[in-house]
Amino acid sequence: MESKDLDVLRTAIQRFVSLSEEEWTMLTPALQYRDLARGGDWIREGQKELHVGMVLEGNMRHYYTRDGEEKTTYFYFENHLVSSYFSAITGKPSELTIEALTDSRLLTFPYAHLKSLYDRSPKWERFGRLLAEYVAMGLEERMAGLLMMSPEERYLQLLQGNKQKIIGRIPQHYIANYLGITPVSLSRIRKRLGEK
Amino acid sequence: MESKDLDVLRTAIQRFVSLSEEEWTMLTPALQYRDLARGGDWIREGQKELHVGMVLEGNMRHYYTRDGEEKTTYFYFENHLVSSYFSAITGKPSELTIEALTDSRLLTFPYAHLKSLYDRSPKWERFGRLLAEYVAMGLEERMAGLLMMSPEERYLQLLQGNKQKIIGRIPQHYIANYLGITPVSLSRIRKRLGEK
DNA sequence: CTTTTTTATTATCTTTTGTTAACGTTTTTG
DNA sequence: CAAAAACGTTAACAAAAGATAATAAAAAAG
Repeated sequence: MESKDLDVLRTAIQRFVSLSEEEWTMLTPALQYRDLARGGDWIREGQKELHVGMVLEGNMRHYYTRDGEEKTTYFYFENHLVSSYFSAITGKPSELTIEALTDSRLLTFPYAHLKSLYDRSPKWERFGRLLAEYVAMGLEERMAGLLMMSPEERYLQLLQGNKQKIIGRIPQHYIANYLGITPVSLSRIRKRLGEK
Repeated sequence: MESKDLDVLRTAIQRFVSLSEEEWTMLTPALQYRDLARGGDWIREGQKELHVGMVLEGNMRHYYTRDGEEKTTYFYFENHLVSSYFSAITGKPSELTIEALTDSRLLTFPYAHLKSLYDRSPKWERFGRLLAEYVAMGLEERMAGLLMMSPEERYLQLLQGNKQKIIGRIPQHYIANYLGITPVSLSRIRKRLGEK
């Protein structure tokens, strides 16, 4: 296991709490690499034994399946944590599938291991709280946007904000899903905005 | 302070963690009642010193203000916790206003006090994690619904699910906001569904 | 009880989105 | 490199939603 990869994960975690060597060592034995080819699934709908991962290379999408249609609702890029978080929390089978959009490499650990750290270490429990709060804030912002802005406004926000990498690197029909509209409609919005 | 009211709050908290007398006593000195007349604001946009509350009687809505328009995105009923949660977490001024829809009575405590409990007690820290996870799951479900369902489907879901009290007790134009549409459009949906 | 205020419906018109299908282009894959 | 798959745009039409205004009913306030 390369120390550079470990550093990336540790840095990501330390955005929430600083870890002593001892605390960090509570996690490392559980780590493992996972390579995925483009199009490969990391987590499948219905799956129960869930992991948390950090994307080292590549990018991924997560989607729900409804009436046979895939609805992409989130993207993951390098240096971000990825997981079917809510299934892991509740212990229920995953309702979503997480797929690699490009060849990807992940550093992963079982969610059950993280949960055991919550019991064994106050610092890790605090990490769990701060992570959940972070996730919740992101969702609140997203939801408020869906309720208060038009699809066109949401697209414009995507063009500006801290989410430009989505525009550059993700196929447009997935972005349409993410915005809550159809690919055809997004194409029309783009035309309307004159960005041929 | 009536012990019945204290029990209600304690029960709500103990849906997440069980508390010893000692742990419970860490919170009680910070509690205070707050009475609100119909139409009164509990938390105002821009406010910084934030509290968490439990609704003892009445119901409330929270809304964002955008282009001079109020956009209601959530409702609170008896026995539920209410707060401008994300402002409390980040320490930033509240972006939303929380208003009493009927005469209401709350049992409240400063968020800063809860935060101090996170430092002083692992049990309270765990409560904080589980609360954040609970909030996040609710938001994920809501967001997925907004992305994957039509307004009509969302309204039908409201009629069935565990959210009927919203239908019965909240004015329709606020519900329209909650669904992400205009009041006029909701009225049309109802007509279409034949429920005059 | 009367007057406001709030709330819900309806109508009209405009704008936007969904649906389906066709087409050309780009990218992948064997 | 050739065939297949994936992707983005456009068109045509139907369905739904937004905006605005008028009206009526219900609820709250004095």
